[in-house]
Formats: sequence, structure tokens, C-alpha cells
Amino acid sequence: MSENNQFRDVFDAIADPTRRRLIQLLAEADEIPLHELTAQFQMGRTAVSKHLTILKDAGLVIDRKVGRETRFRLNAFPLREVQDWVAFYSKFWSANMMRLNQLLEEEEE
Amino acid sequence: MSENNQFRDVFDAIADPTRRRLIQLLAEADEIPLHELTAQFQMGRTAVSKHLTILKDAGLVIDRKVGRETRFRLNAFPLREVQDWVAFYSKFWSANMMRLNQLLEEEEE
DNA sequence: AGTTCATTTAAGTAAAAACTTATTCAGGTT
DNA sequence: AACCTGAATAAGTTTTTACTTAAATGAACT
Repeated sequence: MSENNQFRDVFDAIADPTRRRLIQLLAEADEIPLHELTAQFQMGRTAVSKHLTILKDAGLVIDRKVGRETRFRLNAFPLREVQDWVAFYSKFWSANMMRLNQLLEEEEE
Repeated sequence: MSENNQFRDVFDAIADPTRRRLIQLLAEADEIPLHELTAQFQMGRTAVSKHLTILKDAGLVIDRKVGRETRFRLNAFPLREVQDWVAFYSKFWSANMMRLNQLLEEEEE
């Protein structure tokens, strides 16, 4: 279950604000068809569809045909890579670290 | 201290693999001049410099001139925005959530 | 002063990204 | 069958990105 079907870099997929908003919308409801998602944006269906393909290539959404509509669902799991990455750097902005950096900078001058 | 000098979206800044590697290098040592950073890549000085400018515009690096060299230092703080963002979605891939989703999918079919 | 080293700025290129419109395809309705 | 609706595909446009090379600035060394 949940293989690494990532053709596309997750960091790249979430870089675009439109795609982050799509992720947010899909987190709110669990399954949304393209035409409903499109209604939330100013751009056309095709453009939204392409953003969803990018998210799909990053493994962040799963699509499924129901009748004539394509419904999209969030799969947040690949975001764990981002969380792991950013967690490593969190030590650089913790309260103690900030204080230490400040002291070192004062010393320098 | 630490104003929001972000001309550039942090998500955009970390989307590029070269820039993520720059962040990593800067996390290892605390201050590195451009020529030393450039040595770690195959591209030219100018290209690396431009990536650093993008990181600077996102508030992720601070530069400082020392003699004829420009030294760069990491400022990880803006990454907190990424951490906050991703933390919200972490509930969607926690063990319990994965189990629940699986059950719901089975029910559907 | 002249040269070398570190970097920036300017200018240009190639490829990718973010769209658009037009056309095709397929499901559902009448 | 004819028709509408939802979406995918094809093809083209514009903008941005990720570089490059060449020239300019500026500090340090001889």
C-alpha cells in the first residue's frame, strides 16, 4: 500500500500557491470533482486540471472516475518528506538557538 | 528583530534542489563565502550567486561582506511557515487516519 | 600603479511553467 | 439518434526560471 509513485518532486508540487489551495480544499471535503474545484478559481478547467496532474505526479492526490466526472482526493502522505526535511532545520530557530546566535553576533562586533 | 523581509515565497525558494543543498551546506558551517559554496556545485559562480539572492529574498540567508568576499549565513526562521503549514496536514497521514481511510474505501466498494 | 581575486551586474539563451483556446472523447439525458 | 455536460488532449502563447558568457566594480597583494 502507498508505493512511492512520485514522478514529481513534492517540494516542487507545493511551491505553487494554486496547488496549495487545491490541497487545502481537498483536505476540507474528502472527494471533489474537477468542475467543483474549478469554481473556486479564476482560471479555466484545463488549467486546474493540469495543476491536479502535477499533484498526482507528486503522489499528493488520487483521482477516480465516477460517471462522467473525475473526483479528486487528497493523499497527504508524501508531505511527510517535507515535514522530515523542515524538522531538521527547526533546531536553528528554537529559542535557545536564537539567543545563542544573538550573543555570537554581539561578540563579533 | 527578525522582520518579515520576505519578497519571495519561502515555498518557492525551497522548491529548487540546488537551493535546498545550499541551505544544507549553510546549516553545517555557520558562515561560508560564495567561492567556497560554488566549489560544491557544477554550475558557475554567477548561477550560485543568483540562487543565494533568491534565498536572501525569502529571508533564508543573510550575507555580509568581509574584505573582498561575501559570506553567507543561514537564517532558518522563515522555514517555520513551512513547518506550520505541513503540520496541519500531518493529521491526514497519521496511523489512525490511514486506517480510517482504508476502512472507508473498503466500505465504498 | 598594476594585477589578481571575489563578486556583482548586464545581457542573452534555452527550457520549463502557467496558462489559453480549440478539438476530441465519453457518459448521461431526452 | 441528437444533445448537453464533464473532462482530457493537442497546440499555441506568454512569462518565468535556470542557467551562460562578458564586462564592471572593488578589495588586496606585489
